[in-house]
Amino acid sequence: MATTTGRRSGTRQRILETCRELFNRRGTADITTAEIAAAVGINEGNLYYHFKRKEQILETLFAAFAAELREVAAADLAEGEAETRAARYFRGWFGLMWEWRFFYRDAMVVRRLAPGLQAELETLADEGQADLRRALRSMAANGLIVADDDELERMMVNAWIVATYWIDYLRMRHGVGDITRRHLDWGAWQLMGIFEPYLTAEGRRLLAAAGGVRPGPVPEVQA
Amino acid sequence: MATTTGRRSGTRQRILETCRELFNRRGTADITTAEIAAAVGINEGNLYYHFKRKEQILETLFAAFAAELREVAAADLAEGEAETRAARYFRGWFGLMWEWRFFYRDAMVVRRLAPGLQAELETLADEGQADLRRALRSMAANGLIVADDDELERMMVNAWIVATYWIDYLRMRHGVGDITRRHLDWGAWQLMGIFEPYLTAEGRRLLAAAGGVRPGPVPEVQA
DNA sequence: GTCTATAATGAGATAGAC
DNA sequence: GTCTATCTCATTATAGAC
Repeated sequence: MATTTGRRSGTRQRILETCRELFNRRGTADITTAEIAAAVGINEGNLYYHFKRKEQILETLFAAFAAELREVAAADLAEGEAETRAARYFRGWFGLMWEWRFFYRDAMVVRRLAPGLQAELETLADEGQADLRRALRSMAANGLIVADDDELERMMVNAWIVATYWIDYLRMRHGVGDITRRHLDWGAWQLMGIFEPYLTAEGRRLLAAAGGVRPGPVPEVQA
Repeated sequence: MATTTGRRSGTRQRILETCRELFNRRGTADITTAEIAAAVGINEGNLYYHFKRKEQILETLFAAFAAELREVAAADLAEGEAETRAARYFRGWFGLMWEWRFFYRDAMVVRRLAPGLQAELETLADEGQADLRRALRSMAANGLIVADDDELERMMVNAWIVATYWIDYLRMRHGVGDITRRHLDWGAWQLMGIFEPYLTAEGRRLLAAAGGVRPGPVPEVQA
């Protein structure tokens, strides 16, 4: 309520939001404090009032990212019919990955700029893989998919890789700057390619009914 | 033969080799000219005698990388039995990707440090995807795999992503610093997971006979 | 070809007035 | 909270002697 809460600086939030956009658009290594200040419309000195070190900006951004990611995972577990979960889950996941893509793409740079984040980054990835593993095992237990444990694990790893690097792939190979719903659907379709051959008739039916993965092969989607 | 050929500076080669190692190990953005000179065991001034700009080092390294990559692709097409090609191809590919992993991992940084490389990077990726597409189509034509064009294309994209980011995946998720043959076999096994469900009995037999992909599920391979 | 300077830049960060 | 002014420092790059 009062200014003392420290939460409502306004400027502080604008700095964070501006940084997220700048990092995403131009790369984490490329953005200087001068540029941040200019983009926010404040002075560099003021920037350092809000964040004593540049590193702190990254750390604060990461905390927000992690919270959002866990929210998506939790929401998936909490609500909805089993058959629509996968589609919603992938969409939510991809959406976040796009909003915070600099964390994926500039991992090496982030590591250098904020070494303290390393441990948390690993924890988050662990959780993501565990979520995926759980989802696949649950599908197998419910007769939607037929595969032994080794195959499930291999699928999980392949799916995690494709999902994690999908955004970077779009940018690198197709020059995609502005992602659309279509790009995310395309990613979901790619992911499905990994699971589909193992689906039972029942699994196939349920996924089709969910309507989550119907874009079919996506043609040359440029930009 | 004489010193005039410009090819045999010795120091020049040592600079390039040292840079490749430093970039791989510590990240392209992290390495300064001072550090390069120190690692090579020469003075910074001398470094600038051999490469007028730091950017030139990257460009020279990239030319070597591209040449090696094309050599692997060409060798695959030229020689050997069809059934052993896939395994050899993936090994050669992964091996190179490891030796030049900084080009994959620090793509964003490389782009900034040597903008002139962008076009060539894209060409190389185009060629890689085309190679993979051709290989899959040939397998389909020879009755080793059963899939329609859309499925083949989806497989190609998934395989390209897994292959391209495999090295980075090992480092990120498993802290792998020194890659072993086992890590590369593991990657080949992951790739096979994408194709395997589509193989015919004949295709399965040939791949097994090639002995290329037999590590089975790889357990916790650490470091 | 290799060295010892040294310049030139540009980044992160601070002090202190308003 | 915000600004102006300034500092410190690392990094790329050059000049010129050996």
